[in-house]
Amino acid sequence: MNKAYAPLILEQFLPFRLSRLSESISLKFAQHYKREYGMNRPEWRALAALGQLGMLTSTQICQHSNMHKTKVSRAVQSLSQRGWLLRKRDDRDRRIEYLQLTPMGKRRYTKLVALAHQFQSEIESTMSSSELSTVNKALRILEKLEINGTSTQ
Amino acid sequence: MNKAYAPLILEQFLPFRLSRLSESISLKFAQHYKREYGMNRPEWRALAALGQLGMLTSTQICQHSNMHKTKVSRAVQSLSQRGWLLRKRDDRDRRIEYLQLTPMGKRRYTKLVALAHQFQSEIESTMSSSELSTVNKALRILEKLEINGTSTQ
DNA sequence: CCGATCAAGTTACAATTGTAACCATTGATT
DNA sequence: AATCAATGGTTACAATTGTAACTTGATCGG
Repeated sequence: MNKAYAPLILEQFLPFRLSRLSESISLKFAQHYKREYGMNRPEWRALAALGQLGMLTSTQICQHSNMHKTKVSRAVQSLSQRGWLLRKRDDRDRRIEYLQLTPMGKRRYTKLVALAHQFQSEIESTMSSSELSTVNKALRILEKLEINGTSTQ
Repeated sequence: MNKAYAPLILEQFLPFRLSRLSESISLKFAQHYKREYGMNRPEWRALAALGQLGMLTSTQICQHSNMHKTKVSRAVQSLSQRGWLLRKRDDRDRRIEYLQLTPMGKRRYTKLVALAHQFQSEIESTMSSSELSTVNKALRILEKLEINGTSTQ
């Protein structure tokens, strides 16, 4: 087979490798909360951010999870309709809305956290501890890239 | 702030880290071929797979790049309409279609490959060689996970 | 105080995507 | 041969998403 051009080896191309990995892993995890709670990815992410960090604005959720603001807006709307979060206007700056989980939201969150921990340990149990530390080191390196955070999505 | 539940630390949760990384890097790279060639992600991926591997069926592209078959179907259709690939039926099994880049398709591919190499070396230039090797080692570890390939998307 | 400008968040609309149903073809079974 | 299940690939339709425009409110310079 004659190829008169230098090919790109996809298996060595970072965006390709990352998105292939991310898609299969995220999809796998999504099956859990999709089936059991009827949630989608933006909803789960917003819930997770609020559960971990307590009280946030939509913009802060955007920045933290690197999601487009319309995604966040819709996720927040949906979580609020389910009664899982409360919105509270800032009195000083009435454009800003603080978001916080309700007790019901916290209960859902707790259940999903259990799922997440289980999922993570299933994955980690297939790695040796040195492999695990390599993976963590690599992720930290990649997360330092200036690319991250530059995008408004 | 009283949180009466054990939180999940998103910054340590693999699906979260991977998708945040993947989305920002892929988006960054996508800007190039989107602006210059009006291509979307599935189109670029199909082109890249064909450019590298020569002649493939749609199903093979699905497996290789972990994309849903409808995505691939549409990407192939679009590439074919631009005259960048040719479809050829298998005579033995007339369900199967072999796909192959045309000379014009190969020219586009070559240009995009140059972009890709440049993109990759920009990223790699910000890492030391030991960091780079850590990243590659980690990606190989993650790619061995049995999760990959289990999904039909 | 008034207009200009900018930020937070929403929404309308178009494009992209996933699910499920569908053809067309093949292979296996009877 | 006739039927049935399985496979490669497409398509209709609904859900999800991104872009751009918008609303509301704050700020800043005159």
